Amino acid sequence: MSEDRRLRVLRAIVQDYVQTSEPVGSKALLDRHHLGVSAATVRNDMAALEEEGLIAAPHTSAGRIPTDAGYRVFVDRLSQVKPMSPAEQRAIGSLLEGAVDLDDVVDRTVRLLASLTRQVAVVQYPSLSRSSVRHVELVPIGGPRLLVVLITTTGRVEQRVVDVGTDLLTPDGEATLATLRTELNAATGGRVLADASSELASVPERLDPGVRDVCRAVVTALEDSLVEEREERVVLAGTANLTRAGADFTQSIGPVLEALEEHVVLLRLLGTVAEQGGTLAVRIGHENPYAGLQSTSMVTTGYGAGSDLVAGLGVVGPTRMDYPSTMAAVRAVATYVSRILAD
Amino acid sequence: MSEDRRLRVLRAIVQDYVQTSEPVGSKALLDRHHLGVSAATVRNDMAALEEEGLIAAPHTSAGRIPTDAGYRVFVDRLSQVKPMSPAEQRAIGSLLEGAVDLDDVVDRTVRLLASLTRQVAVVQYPSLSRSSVRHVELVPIGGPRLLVVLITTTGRVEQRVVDVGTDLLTPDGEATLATLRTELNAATGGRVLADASSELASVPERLDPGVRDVCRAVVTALEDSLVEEREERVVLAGTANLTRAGADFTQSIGPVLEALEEHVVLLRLLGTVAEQGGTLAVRIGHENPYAGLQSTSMVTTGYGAGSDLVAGLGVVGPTRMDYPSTMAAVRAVATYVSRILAD
DNA sequence: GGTTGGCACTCTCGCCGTCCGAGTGCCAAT
DNA sequence: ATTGGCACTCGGACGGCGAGAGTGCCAACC
Repeated sequence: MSEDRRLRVLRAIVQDYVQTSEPVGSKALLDRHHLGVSAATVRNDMAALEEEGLIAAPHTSAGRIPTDAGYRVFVDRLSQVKPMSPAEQRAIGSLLEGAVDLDDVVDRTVRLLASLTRQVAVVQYPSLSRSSVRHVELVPIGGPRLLVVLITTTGRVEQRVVDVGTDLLTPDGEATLATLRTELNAATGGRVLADASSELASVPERLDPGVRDVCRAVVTALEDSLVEEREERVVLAGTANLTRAGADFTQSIGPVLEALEEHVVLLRLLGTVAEQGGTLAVRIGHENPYAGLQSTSMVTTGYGAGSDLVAGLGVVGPTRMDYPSTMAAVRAVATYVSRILAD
Repeated sequence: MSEDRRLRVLRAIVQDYVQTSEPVGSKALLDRHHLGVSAATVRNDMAALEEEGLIAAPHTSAGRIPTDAGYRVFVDRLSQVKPMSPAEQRAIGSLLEGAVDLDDVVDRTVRLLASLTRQVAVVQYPSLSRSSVRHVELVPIGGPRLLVVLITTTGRVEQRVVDVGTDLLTPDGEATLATLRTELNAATGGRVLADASSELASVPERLDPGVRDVCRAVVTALEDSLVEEREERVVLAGTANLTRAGADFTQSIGPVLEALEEHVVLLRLLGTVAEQGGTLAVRIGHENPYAGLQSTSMVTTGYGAGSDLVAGLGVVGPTRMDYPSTMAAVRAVATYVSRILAD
């Protein structure tokens, strides 16, 4: 009983099951794959695969379906990411080219990914803490309040209202603001905000005492924006695809939808992949630490301008998914988004 | 057979059905409401109501359920919006107070509305075309490209990259930009962008020929931002509540989820209400023009700082929903968001 | 030893007839 | 107009049955 053939059988089972979503029996396998052996032999192999925990039978007289471990072996050893056709590549590229701003890029990306994979797509906004500062702007808005606007090279624009104690809608105030603008932009421009934190802290010290407090408030606001939960954002599309899954999802799609609404969870899952260095990550069924998503698989990867990863994206689907195609789509979309962002 | 009692019967049917989600028969009605008449009388009334098309029987020997028309009568004539308890009001207020920026306000609002109503909440971002301009900022970003940032009094920040033909990252360029900033802000500041369009158009004419082209590009970008589809945005929460509905939704939740992903559709539905002048709008079942949502009801209203409506919000749920409570929640949330935005 | 055909066995699923109960519609009486 | 009574209808649950798919095992074969 060759190890090699056993794995071929596993691959055939995964492929058939993904396509038909019905347990596959020894006979059905022979019809669709010419393995060159008889049904009895396949049965023996299947028994062995079941022994190893790679496949399982829902009940005695049904075919087998892959287990999470079975899919894992399939993904790691039995499949290769299937490249996208040039036509698809062009379609991706041209769709994303048309975006007018970052929101639009993210929106188009997530919809594109959902429609390519016919699954739920998840796209994270470029992380503030990993983006460089393009510009800091200060806009006085009635009374002692100041609007601080932070623009990053990835196109994100964050705003925060700070109370600076004094009314700046005056000629004097305007002069103060001009100084502050220059100083703050000099301290942060072109750098990752986190790296600029010591320069940023020294800015107030260099200024006139009268202005110092205002400046401190602004600096605090900038630093806060990195810490807050809202620093990271994530966008979904294609949730309707969950309903197409048919007899999938052990119970129903309820828990999955709930988990997807927990953006914090999604961010953590996308985040870990970004740290892994840009390769595709596949999380299958129970490999997922979050209960609500344990009947699903995630395929994720990082993206970003150049080699710096600034965020993650991916899809969530049934464990019974077409991994090669999905992985190809995720990778291709990440590549193109990165290219657009680099622009 | 008094008209009055018949309506009381209808009300009782709606209330029971909303609570139990099972067809209600004449006997069950008597147990739960003391109508002071016998089952036979109720049956007669029910027959009459069915004749009028306000209720229907799923099959011969089952109880009755309200039709869309029945709910309509219930909402218009038989129910009153039930006020929220002071404790709830405080909870709403304090949750929304904590928001740090517009994104945060919208995010909190939509989640709050979803959890209050246990339905799908929909919140529109303040419409650009109905907000006043707080500030226009111009940031040169390498090469001939200029980032135009538009900040509105409702807190929205829109950005657009325009190609102005000449490199502005020079001392000369900076002077040009300073002039432009002053002119543009003078022309638009504090006004609704749409109203400022003639002033805006005249700005380039007043300037030096050299600067005129740059200015025209910027003005065009500003005006474009009003037209584009992205001008309006909408955010969802609580889609998982669709699964809780149980035996609802004629077929399944698939079409509903699909319709909810069509933000354009949602915007149109929210938009029409905003024009109606601030009262609550209820759209029941087939009253809804979009096929995917015809098994649902929507309760929507407008909100905005002061008396100007700048956007809409609401919920989408099964036609079998608790209208009085839902309407109360939608109205209360709209009130509080408006208050926060006025700040 | 691995492979194969044969065979008995096991379960699920769909089908069908039966039964039960909820709920109705109608009618005659008040 | 309201009421109690009564026959009737229909959907859903229950249970038995048969078909079919698929298995595991075994003895034979290369």
